[in-house]
Amino acid sequence: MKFSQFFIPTLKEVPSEAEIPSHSLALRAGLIRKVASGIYSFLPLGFRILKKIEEIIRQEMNSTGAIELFLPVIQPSDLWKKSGRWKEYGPEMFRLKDRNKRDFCLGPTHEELITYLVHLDLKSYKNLPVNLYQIQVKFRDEIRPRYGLLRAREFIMKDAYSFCRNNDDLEVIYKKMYNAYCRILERIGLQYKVVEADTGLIGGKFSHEFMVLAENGEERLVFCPGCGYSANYEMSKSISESGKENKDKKINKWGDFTYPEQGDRCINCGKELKIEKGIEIGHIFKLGDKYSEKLDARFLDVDGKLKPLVMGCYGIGVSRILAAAIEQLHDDKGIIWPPSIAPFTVNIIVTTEKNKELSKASDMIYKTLKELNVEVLYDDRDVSAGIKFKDSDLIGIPIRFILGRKFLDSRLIDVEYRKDGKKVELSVDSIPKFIKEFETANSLKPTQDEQSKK
RNA sequence: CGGGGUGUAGCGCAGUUUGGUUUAGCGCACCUGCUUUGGGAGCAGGGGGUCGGAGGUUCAAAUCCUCUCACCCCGACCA
Repeated sequence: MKFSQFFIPTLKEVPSEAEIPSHSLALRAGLIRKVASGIYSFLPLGFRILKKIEEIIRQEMNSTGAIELFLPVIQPSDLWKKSGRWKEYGPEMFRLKDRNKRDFCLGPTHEELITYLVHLDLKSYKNLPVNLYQIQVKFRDEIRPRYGLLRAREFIMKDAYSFCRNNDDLEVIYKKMYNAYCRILERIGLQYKVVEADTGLIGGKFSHEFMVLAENGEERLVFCPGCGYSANYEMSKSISESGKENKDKKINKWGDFTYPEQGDRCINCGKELKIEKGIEIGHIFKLGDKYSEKLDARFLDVDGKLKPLVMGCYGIGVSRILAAAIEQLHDDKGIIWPPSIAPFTVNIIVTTEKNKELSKASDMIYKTLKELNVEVLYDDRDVSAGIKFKDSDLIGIPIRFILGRKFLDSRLIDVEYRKDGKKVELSVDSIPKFIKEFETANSLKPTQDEQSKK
């Protein structure tokens, strides 16, 4: 892609509305633009990143045997009334009426809809288990949208819903999804922790949250370096300095433990607990029969009895991962995309457009890279080199090929890594070898598809 | 919803206290020309705002008053 033919409106100054790096950099790098509070457009560069994240998620979902489908955003109120959440959700739900004054909502989540769908056609244990997922836009009228994409009112989410005969089967799928979520975050290249968490409005017995560690995260999490215990701050258990379990401080709603403080010890092994901040990007639940009972989703089991489907649900925030990645991977110059989700792999910078020999050579190198299936952003703009360097830092493409005086003198390309600023010299002939090595070093291959194993 | 804050050109801001020489200004960005091009270039010329909106006070309002809208931050809340 030629920069001059793409649309990357970068900003030199920090927009006044942005408080944290992920928000400010997403705006400055030309990934997003705000339309209203908590509502954003994705510009071409941001959209490319979203697609990268989606693809990794899709591959890992498919590899667990989950099947992709697509549900509507607009959902009739009847289903929500049956589940009781038409009331429960309150003003956080965007509601609307059709021309016949019938109530609808813009889906904040899809448990009701998928359960309805499944109840129509899944009648026998022979069809179970099944795990269905979609990558969809969600609408939640947050009390206070903030931090750009981190808490938006319209956002993109992958949500999966599993249906099983019993808890044993649910346990199997739950574990698969747990592992797939870990794999997704590892492939993207983010530091994260999995914690036990409250189930909130979704319901169910217990759940795990996937937290990307970041200073500006809204969530606090507690973990033990000793035994590996980890939990959302709200759910965490600890022993205070006195050696007794905290009883007299602020008690949370279960009443059997309290919020830990710095210096408190792990309830399991006694080591000192650590408290960190994170961004919740995924949450998986064992729902049991909460929705299948209410929405009458039953199947005939092998014993001839009608039983409610045992459900699980699994959500991961696609647009939130984009923001969380920036939050975790940036410096004072801009974003540092991990190669897995970078919008482009190589950024060619030609220091001047006026030198014919140089632009001829860079055209040729651009072509070479494209033939090697490398995603290239070729900065062919007729602007000063400084602008190209600054934009390149800001946008955060992993590798930079610099073509300037040195190339004219010695036919060597200066290759610079965005991550650490390290430079190497490269001859045109060795480009294929260089690319191959880079790709090998940076690729975490998709987990093999369960379907193709059979 | 409670508390705090901000709305002046695409972005960042000054001007508002004390109404009037400001035909509303500056930097960046944008357009034209020439010179430049290895870290946000230089010179010259140029385009763009009616000051969030409505109403009011006044000879006169970006500036004072009333109402209203939007956005941001803290809190409660939240996957």
